[in-house]
Amino acid sequence: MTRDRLPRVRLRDVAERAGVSTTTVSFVLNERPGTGISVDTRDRVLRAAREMGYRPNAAARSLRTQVTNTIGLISDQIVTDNYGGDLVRGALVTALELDHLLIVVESQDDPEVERRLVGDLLSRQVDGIILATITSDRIGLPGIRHGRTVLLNCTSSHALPAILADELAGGRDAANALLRAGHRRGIYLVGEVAEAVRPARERRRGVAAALGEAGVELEGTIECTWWPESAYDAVSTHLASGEVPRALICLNDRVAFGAYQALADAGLHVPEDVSVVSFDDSELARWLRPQLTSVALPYFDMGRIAVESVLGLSEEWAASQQQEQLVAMPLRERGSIAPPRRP
Amino acid sequence: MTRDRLPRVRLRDVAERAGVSTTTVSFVLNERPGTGISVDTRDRVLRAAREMGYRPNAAARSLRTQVTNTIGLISDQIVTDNYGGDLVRGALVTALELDHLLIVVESQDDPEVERRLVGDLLSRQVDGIILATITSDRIGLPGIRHGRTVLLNCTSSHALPAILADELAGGRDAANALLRAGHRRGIYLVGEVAEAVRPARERRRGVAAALGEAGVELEGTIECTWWPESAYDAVSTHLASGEVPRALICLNDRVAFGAYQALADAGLHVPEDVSVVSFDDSELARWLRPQLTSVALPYFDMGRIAVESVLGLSEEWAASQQQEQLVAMPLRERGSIAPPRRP
DNA sequence: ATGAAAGCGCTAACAC
DNA sequence: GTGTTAGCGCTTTCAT
Repeated sequence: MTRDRLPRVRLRDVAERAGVSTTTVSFVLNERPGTGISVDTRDRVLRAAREMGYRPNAAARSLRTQVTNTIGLISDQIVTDNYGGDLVRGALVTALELDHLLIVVESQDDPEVERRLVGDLLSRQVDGIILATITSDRIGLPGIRHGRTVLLNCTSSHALPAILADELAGGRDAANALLRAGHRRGIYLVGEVAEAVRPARERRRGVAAALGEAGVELEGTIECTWWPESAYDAVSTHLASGEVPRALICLNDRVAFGAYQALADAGLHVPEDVSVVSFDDSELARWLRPQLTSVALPYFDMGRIAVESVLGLSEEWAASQQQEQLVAMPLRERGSIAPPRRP
Repeated sequence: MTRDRLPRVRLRDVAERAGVSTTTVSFVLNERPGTGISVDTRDRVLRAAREMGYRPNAAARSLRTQVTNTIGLISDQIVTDNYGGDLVRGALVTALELDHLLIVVESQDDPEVERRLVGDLLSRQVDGIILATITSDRIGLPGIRHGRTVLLNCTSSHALPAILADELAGGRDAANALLRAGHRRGIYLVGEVAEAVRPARERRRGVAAALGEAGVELEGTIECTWWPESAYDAVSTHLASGEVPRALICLNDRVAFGAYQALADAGLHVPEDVSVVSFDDSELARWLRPQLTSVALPYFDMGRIAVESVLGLSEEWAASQQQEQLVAMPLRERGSIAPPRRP
């Protein structure tokens, strides 16, 4: 830390140095079309600005133009989460491309904090607000009153556009990957079964749909939470019962991790003995041995789309008004699926 | 998306409604001391403001006061990284507590982008800038010219305060954990050995120091990158040579993950056959079986301290001027260390 | 105990 | 082609 702010160079200073009016400087610097500024004047202004290290004062400009080139991203706890960071990163990168800055805030799931943060953002006249959650479900809205608001990874009763992963199609893809390899029997689902959790619900529905269409039935469900330890326990218990599955559809990579551990402890090999497919495509998927085939959560894209939407630039904009926009979950095929063993 | 910004309620509107001047409203709303506003007037103003849903315009206020209550966090790619998110989260939370908002930007390691971003932040008159990197090393600075700048997780040739993890002490703690368990022989270091990477360098130095003081020598170093696959290959190769280590000091959790896999493949058990200690304390540490003892990267705290520092509120502020501030790395003891087998 | 008025730095009618 | 000027919404000095 040194001293504080240096004396700022103002537009007027540049004007004086260049020997022109502030209007001229403003026109030149903003590259305003239709103003017949002479090349000579233009150059003088540009040079003066450069030499003096001029930097427009955003507050003054915003006050005048009512535009801040800033968008607010408020989340419950997204930055915390592992791949949740990608949501932010997609938004960050896109905002930058579109010449906007992102104010990121986290409510930590506290409605009181959320109210205050939204207020702060509104005070700052952000050009738009992105409301994101990691839980991917949401009812109440914190009394948002900003014309340009989009929901990211969540929905609400209010008629606001929402960007969501196409978990249903993702579920189908996961099941189809198994079917393509020839699996028909001994397929188990592993993970959280709560109906209230959108990703779990939709993924399961997608799996069931794809399997159903192929005339195949799930052999059963191995219930556990979203975490490795829980999955390890559940799968271990299941294996102890003597039933050996042919394929596991894990509701996320962490669950798959736990499943791998349980399988290994039981002397079972992936994918020779048991095929595994999963969701999220987190870093874990590439770290496991064999590497895990996983249906990727398109968080980066979703962040990108949210920014495009909130700035009203999305191509599908008109169509997506007050609608859910589903983003595809690409299947990343790796080494955890093989044809089933001959019985 | 609905319509755009609603018509804003201005200070003047509140004043009219309350039948007072704008001065009075300003005084009341800012709770300015020493102005003898009558209780009655005060109440009228407060009520008017509430009823009208008044929200101060931050741009106007900043223009006047030269204070934005905003701090800029610019990183190379920190949000991307797994636990890097904690750095941001610590900053976010702390900024909030201190009534500031955080503008987060990422340069993606592009100096050109970085220059522009710093410019944007300066334009916005941020009250301070935090410059963070994930690589934890840095030479050049992007021509920052803001009085209040701190470096987060990196250093530079410029005389700026820097917040860093105390990797040296962390290294000692890792080694000591092994020594405490009774290990003296067969201790290997696993990981990146490049001298240029601060965390690797300091961790190794710390390990060497602690070991040296106990009269113990490292049995050898198993070189690999920071990733599981590389670690798996390196450790597997080493094991194939016939030498069985008693303890592994892995330079981070991902390396430990790879080591676990290699050990398991060789039929070796952690911690009975081989003890393992690691660095970072990422989520992985709790997911592995047995859970991994790891020296935690105090990213959350570092983010917090950076904000406190940049706002000049840190207690150690005066002392830390232009200095490196080292943040302790707590050892998280779990189940991967046991006394060495009898020979 | 309260109000009038100046001005923060910028943009954009409108005038010349 | 370029300059004058009036605000944007707020804080704050100085009057009353």
